[in-house]
Amino acid sequence: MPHGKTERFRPSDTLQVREFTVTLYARFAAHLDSILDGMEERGQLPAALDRRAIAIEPPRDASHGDMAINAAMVLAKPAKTNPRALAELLVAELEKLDEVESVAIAGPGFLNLTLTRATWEAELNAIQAAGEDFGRSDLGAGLRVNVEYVSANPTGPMHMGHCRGAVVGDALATLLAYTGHQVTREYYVNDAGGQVQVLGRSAHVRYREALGETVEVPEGLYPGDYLVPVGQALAKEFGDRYVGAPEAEWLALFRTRAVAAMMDMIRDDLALLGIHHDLFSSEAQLQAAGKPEEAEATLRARDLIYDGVLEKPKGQADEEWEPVELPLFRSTQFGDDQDRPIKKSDGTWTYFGADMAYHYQKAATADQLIDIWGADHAGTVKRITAAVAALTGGKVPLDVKLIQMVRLLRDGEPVKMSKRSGNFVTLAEVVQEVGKDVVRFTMLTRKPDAQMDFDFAKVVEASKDNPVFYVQYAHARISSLGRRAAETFGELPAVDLSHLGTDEIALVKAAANFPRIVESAAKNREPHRVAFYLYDLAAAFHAWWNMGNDDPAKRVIVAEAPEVSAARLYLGRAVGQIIRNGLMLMGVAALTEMT
RNA sequence: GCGCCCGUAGCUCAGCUGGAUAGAGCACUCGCCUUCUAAGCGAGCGGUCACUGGUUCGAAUCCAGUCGGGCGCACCA
Repeated sequence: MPHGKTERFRPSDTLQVREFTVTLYARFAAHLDSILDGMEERGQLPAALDRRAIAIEPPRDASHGDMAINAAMVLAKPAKTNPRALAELLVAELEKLDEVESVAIAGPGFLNLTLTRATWEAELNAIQAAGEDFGRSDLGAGLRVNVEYVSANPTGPMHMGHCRGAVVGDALATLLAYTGHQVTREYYVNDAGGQVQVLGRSAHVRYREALGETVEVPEGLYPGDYLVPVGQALAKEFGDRYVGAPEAEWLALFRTRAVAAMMDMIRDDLALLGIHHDLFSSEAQLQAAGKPEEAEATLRARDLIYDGVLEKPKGQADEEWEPVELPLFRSTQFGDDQDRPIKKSDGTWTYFGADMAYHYQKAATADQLIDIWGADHAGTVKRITAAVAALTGGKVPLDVKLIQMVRLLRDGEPVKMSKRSGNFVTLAEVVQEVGKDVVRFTMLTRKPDAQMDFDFAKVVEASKDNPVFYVQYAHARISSLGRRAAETFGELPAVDLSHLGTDEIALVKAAANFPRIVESAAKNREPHRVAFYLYDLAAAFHAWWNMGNDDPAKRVIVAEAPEVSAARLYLGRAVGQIIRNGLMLMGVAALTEMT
């Protein structure tokens, strides 16, 4: 396998065999395991203790050293000893490790390790050697993960309500690919329900308009002028053939054409955000292929679907309520409020009935399913997770990630949106106004289950208040260092890391934490953690940089000291590499200069 | 009424699935700009982690309940 030239990172590219840098923390986990094994053999510990609660992590307070281990506290009770005694035994073993400078017992029984300087210098070299693969891992072990996100109804352009889920889903997919999962990015096209019928009728109105009629879009149809070109295309293709024709003659055709046009538009909108799905699955095709019937048969065989009558909804005055017998899924067995119909009384599938089959289909080629949904669909999570569990025998877990609402603000005032009037803020408008990178980064600066404000003024502000700018600025500064070093020195001397001081080593430690962040973000499926980490790393870098303001000898480029400059530049570039890697996971470009 | 999410500094939010003295930005106070990009920097002030119980060596984190806010409660999608 050719080494040397780094190959370009592609989000969905995970199958190649790669060599991964074994991370510092993974090494110590292995060290600790063998130490504990040895203690078991010598009878210092009972055999087969549960080690899962043992954590090796950086201490919150740097004065506690580089690494904290809670093993003595976790194991003391099952080992029927006290944390202190166990800690003493562990200290003796840990001190034998080459990478360990010293070990202290602190607090209720923490083992605080201080690592040797050589260890941190090696970490810095590891970052440089691994480049864009520093942080990449085989955590997922090739597990096939299907991430379904966006899946906006094909009835109009993308609006800002779709944006957050799109970005979070995309970043999550990238993150999973980077951590060794085999990822499929999927979009479910809801082209079979009543809404696309309405779309077809709306297109017919625009079709008549294109043929010269003066039309008014009737109440209940889609008024947006994005259907005008669709009508024009239909007019050009079919002439006036369907003007006075009964709906049955043209509706299916117009619906199909309109959906295709809407999907083209949506794909373009998504491309503006750098989002490209691997697979678009059609609900209509799913139904035509008889998939819902298959799913129904499977569930009926397990007595999870029965024909029954739903109870009258409580607390609502509804004279229209009539008891009807429908095929119902026993979602109450899984904690849902009521059993859910999979078909309507007219015999067509409910959304849930088709969606259940759709997930069944996805599960056939995946080990895990992830859905990114808006929080307004929270009420339907139980029924679908229950159905997937039943259909797959629990073998393919479904994780539904709910994304909370985004409130758009302009000058501190909420921007009003109304889908019905067609008056909504489109994704394309926002991307055009503030830029792809700002939109993506901002959407990832809040955990998904918290609501969020998106203020047009604040997100483009060039100041420290704005994390997008702050992180980009750090990267741009690092890029400018390279240019300036070339101007100042031409050729730099070989890098000698002994020129780095404790401030610099502290920065190495911050940068070396990146793989842990990536791993935890992937495990928890929370890409926002990368954004917060990058902000912290950028802050550490800026602080280092600013030391040069007070003391010129602490600047990165010191004209009189090329050896020192070379070492500091090497460190700066490593930090830049980490920022690039993190931004790449977020789908955000790393700027080489601020404009 | 029921379900899900949220409640952490005056404000906006983190808190790495149970760890040590709960963190960052803004705001406020004090001190710093003839710059390797001050598009800021350093220091300080500021908390009953909504409340009450429980679980254990140890809780902002897990469990139960209460209060407050958001979203949802069709055979819709």
